Amino acid sequence: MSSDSTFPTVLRQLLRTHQAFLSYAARHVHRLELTLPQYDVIITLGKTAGMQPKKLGEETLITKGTLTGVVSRLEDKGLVERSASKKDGRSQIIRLTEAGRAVYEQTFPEHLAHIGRLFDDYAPEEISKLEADLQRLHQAVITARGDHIEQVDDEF
Amino acid sequence: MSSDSTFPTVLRQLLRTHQAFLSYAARHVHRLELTLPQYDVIITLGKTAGMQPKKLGEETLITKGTLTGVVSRLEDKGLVERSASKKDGRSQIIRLTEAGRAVYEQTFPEHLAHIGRLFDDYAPEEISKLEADLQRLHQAVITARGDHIEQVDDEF
DNA sequence: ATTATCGAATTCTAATTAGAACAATTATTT
DNA sequence: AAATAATTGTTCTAATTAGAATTCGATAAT
Repeated sequence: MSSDSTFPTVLRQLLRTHQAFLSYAARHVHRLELTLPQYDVIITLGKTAGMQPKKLGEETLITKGTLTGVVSRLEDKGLVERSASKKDGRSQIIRLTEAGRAVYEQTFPEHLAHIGRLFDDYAPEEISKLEADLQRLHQAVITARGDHIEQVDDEF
Repeated sequence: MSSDSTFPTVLRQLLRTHQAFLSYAARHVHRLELTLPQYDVIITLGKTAGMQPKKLGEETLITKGTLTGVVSRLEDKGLVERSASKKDGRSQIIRLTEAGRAVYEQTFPEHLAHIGRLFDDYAPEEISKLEADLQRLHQAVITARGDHIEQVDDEF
């Protein structure tokens, strides 16, 4: 291991930053009587004409078991609708309803501005750099996880 | 706003990296029949002779309502114990039991090594730099949140 | 001293979460 | 074509999560 004992703190900082950001965003979204995952689904669908749950889960980082419930609750609110796919009998297409699209269009610009406020003091290159750095760590996790799967489980 | 439209992607990357890391760590911890928050409590207590729930929550980033349940489940497993504080009648002290300390001592070094594997390709300065960058973003969120609290809620 | 305010922890609720098991459908193999 | 395997989405469970309300003890103000 080429790193010293500083890595626990960077990870703790990752959690802290993640948590702070979520609560910052959630507080804003709660005014719409929506949860953050629900709003995430809406803005993800807002850019498209609908998509399958599988893709929607990949975009929003919501696992499939969870997504079913999130979408159902949005359906109850009349913001989203499910319809069967014609090509694949297993699949569905999830779309915004009229009301859902109205929410999207009326709130997304302001939401974006709200989030963007976090980066008021950032230069564009700084943002890209941070993203690249996070991507590097992400890749390291993927790699380590991959190695780990094949391994014999004699750890601990 | 001095940033262009790249900031949504850096935030998505933050979530992705966070999620990947948690699942990487959780998979390892699950072998102990413990959840990640439970193990986090154990290693946090392991460094000390016990602490109040309030401080424990601050260290682990677990909110107090959640912490009560996490600690109770660890108590059921016999890994942790609560005792009333003598100084403050409202307070409690949470400690590892013998069994809890055994788990800590027998698993923490390997856990640390497991996590450390993520940073095999990092130079120490790179780790510190990443931490500083995350801290900067964290600070930006805190600042923005602070401003926001005082504000009239006419957004959206 | 009494009241009022503050602080610590628990309880409660609705929602999310991951993970496993499942049913239904499609794709692949033989 | 028939059997097998893989994929899609739902359902189920235990745990976590944030947030609000509550209880009880401590502190401050009058």
